[in-house]
Amino acid sequence: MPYDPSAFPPFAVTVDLVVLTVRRHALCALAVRRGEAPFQGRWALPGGFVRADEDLAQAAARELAEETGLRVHDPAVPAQDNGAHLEQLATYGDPERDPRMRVVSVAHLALAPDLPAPRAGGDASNARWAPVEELLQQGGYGRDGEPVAPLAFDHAQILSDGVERARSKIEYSSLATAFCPPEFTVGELRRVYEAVWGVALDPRNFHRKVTGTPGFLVPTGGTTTRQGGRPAQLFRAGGATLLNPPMLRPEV
Amino acid sequence: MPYDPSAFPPFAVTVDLVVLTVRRHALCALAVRRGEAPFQGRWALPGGFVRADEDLAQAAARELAEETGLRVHDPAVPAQDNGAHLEQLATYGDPERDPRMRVVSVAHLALAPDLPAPRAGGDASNARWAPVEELLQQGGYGRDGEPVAPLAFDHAQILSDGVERARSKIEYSSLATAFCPPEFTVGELRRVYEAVWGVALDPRNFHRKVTGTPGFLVPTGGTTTRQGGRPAQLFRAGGATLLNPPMLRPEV
DNA sequence: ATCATAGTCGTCTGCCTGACGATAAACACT
DNA sequence: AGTGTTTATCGTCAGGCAGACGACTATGAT
Repeated sequence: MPYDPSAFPPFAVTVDLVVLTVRRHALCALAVRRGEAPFQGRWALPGGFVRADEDLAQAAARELAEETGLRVHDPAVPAQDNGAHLEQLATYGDPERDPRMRVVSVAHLALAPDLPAPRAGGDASNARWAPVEELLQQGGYGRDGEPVAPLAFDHAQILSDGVERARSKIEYSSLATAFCPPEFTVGELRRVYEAVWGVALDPRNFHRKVTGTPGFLVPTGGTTTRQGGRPAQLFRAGGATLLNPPMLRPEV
Repeated sequence: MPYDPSAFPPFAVTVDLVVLTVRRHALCALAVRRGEAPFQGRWALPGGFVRADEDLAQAAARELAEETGLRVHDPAVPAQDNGAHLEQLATYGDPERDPRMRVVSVAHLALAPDLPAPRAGGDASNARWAPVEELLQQGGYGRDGEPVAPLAFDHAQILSDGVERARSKIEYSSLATAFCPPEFTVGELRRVYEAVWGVALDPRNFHRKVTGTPGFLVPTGGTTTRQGGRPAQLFRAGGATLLNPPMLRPEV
């Protein structure tokens, strides 16, 4: 039986990106300003159409590179921290989510260290890192006193889902190291957890926990004082991806 | 600026279902036999096209009802166990995954108690519950001595991802109760964990754990001897959805 | 009556965590 | 040079939880 094109409705398929990083003690996401209708001028998550010959992960990696210049970390080279972490998040397909047409968006979650300045086609004013709480608050006013407009489309929901994924995933995996530069201290890693979870952690217990989990951290031998205070040992991410037992997010 | 249809390639969007249940001490998945090319005669996961006016979750619920008669559990009626658990799993969009055309499939995971006989359009021979290990083994021979053909398309990957999701999710949520009838005993719940994880659990420690977790189980007052031995208390699923601390899957 | 089966309650020990004291090693002052 | 501040790191102690396992209970089967 030949294939019948009238048997199904055509869809547009896009990838949207929740790109998270930690800047100045706050969990931040990459937002781009929309240049066209609908939601013209509003902030949105970066994304774009999946091309005809492209896998979903490829499309997400391409969009990530276009927006940030980040390459995706290659799991085949675990010792070498050569880029960001990227994983599929969820898919959003409400018939009304885009007023123009039927669009199904496969959202991806990317975690990156705080290095690159955003660039949306070279125009810095159209892309920025913003604290997720600022992007997610409905109404009210931002840090600069300007009124805050909600994110375009259903992107507030997508961002919220991505943040929740990141929050829960650093509990039982070593993913928090994806927010760190290739070499980092225990204190820097702790500040990642504190920023993502929005809590304060006991430095002594945290130190005991992460240095005591086999395969989580590998000492490089070096030390640094870039955080001030007593010099701290430098570590790389170890081979372990699953933490057992997990880091427990404090209650309340 | 008007919308330009030539700006993106058209996709077909489908939902595929990983429907899991526990039968005879084994984790089983629903499989349907393909009636047409490609992969004619091979076993596949149930699924179908998303309709033009339908949300992804609606499409999955519709397919689930068509294949099994199961209704989806409505979270608005938590006390009433009125159907199966359904959640989005992941999306698969390799350009080569369907030889006919570009198809993006949004896989969903459904967990159901062991009640309904499968029905694929009323034809029982074209649908069956099969142990997941049997569906996932490559080559070799099944329990009945027949050669085992791999699942159609990338459905082995989808099934494998769904099983892994279920295995990890019953650790930290009360989802295992979705495999049980509305009223069940601690022993029946333990056999669910044992079947899904493929391990043996200590009945005494399991009993202490599940009865000691607030909100997990609610005693109904009744007892049953349907499993033989001393009568066991009957429970319903409590309101708690997240288990803290989680059930720990034994190592090894 | 005896046995087999399942369920339920306890005990003990070791591990992990949270709370927190104490010390160490840098820098910024004065 | 000394003093204070900051951050890192080590130790101690008590409570909670999990794994191992003994003991007892209440059914049906033989």
